[in-house]
Amino acid sequence: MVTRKEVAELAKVSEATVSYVVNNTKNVTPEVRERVLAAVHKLGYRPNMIARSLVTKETRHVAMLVDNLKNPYYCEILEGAQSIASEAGYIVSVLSIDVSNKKSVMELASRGVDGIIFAMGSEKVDNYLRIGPPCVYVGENVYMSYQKAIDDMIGCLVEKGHRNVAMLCGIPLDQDNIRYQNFVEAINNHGLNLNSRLIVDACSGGRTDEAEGARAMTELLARKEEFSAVYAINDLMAMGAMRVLREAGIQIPQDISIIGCDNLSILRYLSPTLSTMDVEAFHVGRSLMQLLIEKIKEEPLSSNTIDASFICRESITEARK
Amino acid sequence: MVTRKEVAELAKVSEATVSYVVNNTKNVTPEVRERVLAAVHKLGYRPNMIARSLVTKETRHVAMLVDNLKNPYYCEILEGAQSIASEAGYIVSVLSIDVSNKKSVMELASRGVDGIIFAMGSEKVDNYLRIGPPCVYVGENVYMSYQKAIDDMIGCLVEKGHRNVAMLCGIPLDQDNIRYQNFVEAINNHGLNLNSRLIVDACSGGRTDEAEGARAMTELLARKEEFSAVYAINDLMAMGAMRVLREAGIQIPQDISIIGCDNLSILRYLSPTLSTMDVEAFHVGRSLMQLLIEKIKEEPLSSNTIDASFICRESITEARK
DNA sequence: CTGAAAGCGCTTACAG
DNA sequence: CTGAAAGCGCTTACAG
Repeated sequence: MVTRKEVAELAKVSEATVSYVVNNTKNVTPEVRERVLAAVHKLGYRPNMIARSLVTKETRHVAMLVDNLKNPYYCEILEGAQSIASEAGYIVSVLSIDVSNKKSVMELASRGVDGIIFAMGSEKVDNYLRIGPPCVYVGENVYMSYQKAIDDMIGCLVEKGHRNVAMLCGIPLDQDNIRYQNFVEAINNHGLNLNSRLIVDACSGGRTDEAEGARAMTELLARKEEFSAVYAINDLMAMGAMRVLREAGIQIPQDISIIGCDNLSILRYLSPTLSTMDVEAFHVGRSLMQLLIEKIKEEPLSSNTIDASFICRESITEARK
Repeated sequence: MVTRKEVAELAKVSEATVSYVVNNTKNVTPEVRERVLAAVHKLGYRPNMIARSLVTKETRHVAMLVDNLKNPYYCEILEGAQSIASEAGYIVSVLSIDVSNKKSVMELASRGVDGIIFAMGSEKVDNYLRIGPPCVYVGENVYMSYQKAIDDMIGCLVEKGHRNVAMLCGIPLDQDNIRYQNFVEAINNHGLNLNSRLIVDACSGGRTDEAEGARAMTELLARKEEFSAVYAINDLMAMGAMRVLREAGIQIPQDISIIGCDNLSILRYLSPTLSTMDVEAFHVGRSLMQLLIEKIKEEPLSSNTIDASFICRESITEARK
């Protein structure tokens, strides 16, 4: 790598002056400026960000923590975050992290990341906060509201004659499980009865992937309760659940209607196409990154609520009489 | 952040000694060692990696470049790479990059990444190499062989009575399109005739996503050639193609059998389940990262060939008479 | 407008 | 075994 020193020598100026023109941080006579720029160009000089970081204390490197890299939902969040990040000269690293592994978060701090995006549910975040760099997550300044989407979904089901709607929770009920609360409200709103035996709580690990969807659905079936529709807390779980249903010889949607959440692009290729809720992940990613930059620069914080919207597809049909 | 200086003061040793014990890089009397360790612990000291990097010239930060973050294939590669990386104390950042954007690669160099994994096809890599840090990609030391898988696939199709097999290439034919070559060989091996009108070349952009699959399939249908099976260069393209077929009222697999490549975990949730080739993406990711570390450390390079294997699922059936 | 100098937090010969 | 010192490549008051 060519250093500032070489540029200074070639341009016959001091090293400081090179910094001044490269960073545009001080007035410099046009001629000197030209000389430096020419040297920079000729040598292909690029400032060493490591050295710069050591003094400025900023790396323009942020980390995004997810609990399951394979969930395409996070890819969209990431793309949203990167779209803002790259404009602002930031780079974002995704790390798949087992929740409760404080150590790796500490390591990020020692690497000097300027900030952290917690992309997993806000329920899992608390422990980490306050250590090290600024953090953002959905649930503080950037909010996600599922209320209308869930209400619309229940409304749609009721209209089609469904009375018993199950839920696969994904997130433990003892935590701040807003989607569960919205679900209960919606059930009440539409005059249904809540049957707690149709609510399948999360497993202890707190995963929300296909395997957990399968597990939860298996448990639900074992309970031998009557139900004609299931709402899973995300699409991956819904897909796992669909598979279990299919293997049990239960037809979707004729026997059971099913709804997921996240609107993964993949859903349109399933058969039946899966009903879901659009959560505008890309938008969420953008908002989180935006907020993080504001926190880093200690600017006034913006606030943003994103509304999920219900999407009805083939996986929902009239309930059997 | 607590610095080495504070540790030194607390432990009543020189700053150098702190480094010696933290890095375990020199003999130190047990007592001194204890004192230092105690201070480190008490203060929660972690070496500033930025400062360290400035002198050691290594950041233990590598970048992985992909052409479509949304392809779950890359997520698996990433997970494989990270599994090796984290053992070795490396962190890997994924960047979605528009090929031919040399600038961003240069920026990575100025950020001091120790190496780069090019996860997109090796066809797209050439331009970048030789600039900056060590690079790895499939096609050098880590090889992917599709030969057997493609031959098995054609064998399977022939056995089921297929005579006219189309291919959606994804990668331009003028580039080093090994899968196309393997396809041609397999066609010949099994006594079929190659009909070049059944080969749909990539679009100029060189994308390989659902949209490109849809585009290619639309083009194929427009050619009005007879065919009973289609091989798409990856699963995403196959899914896009499936959709076009379905919308055209063509049944899968009764009218057309279809095969993808990558074995995305999602495929088992499609209906019909999609035949594909397992490319062991996780394994590929591990091998690439392994190789990259060897290059970085200037160790002897390992070499590794990964064989894809054909997976026959519901999307293949007997050809119509 | 320009530059000499201190300092960011480390590593690592070198000397004692 | 221990530490003083140079140096990694930058930024940025400060002085001229």
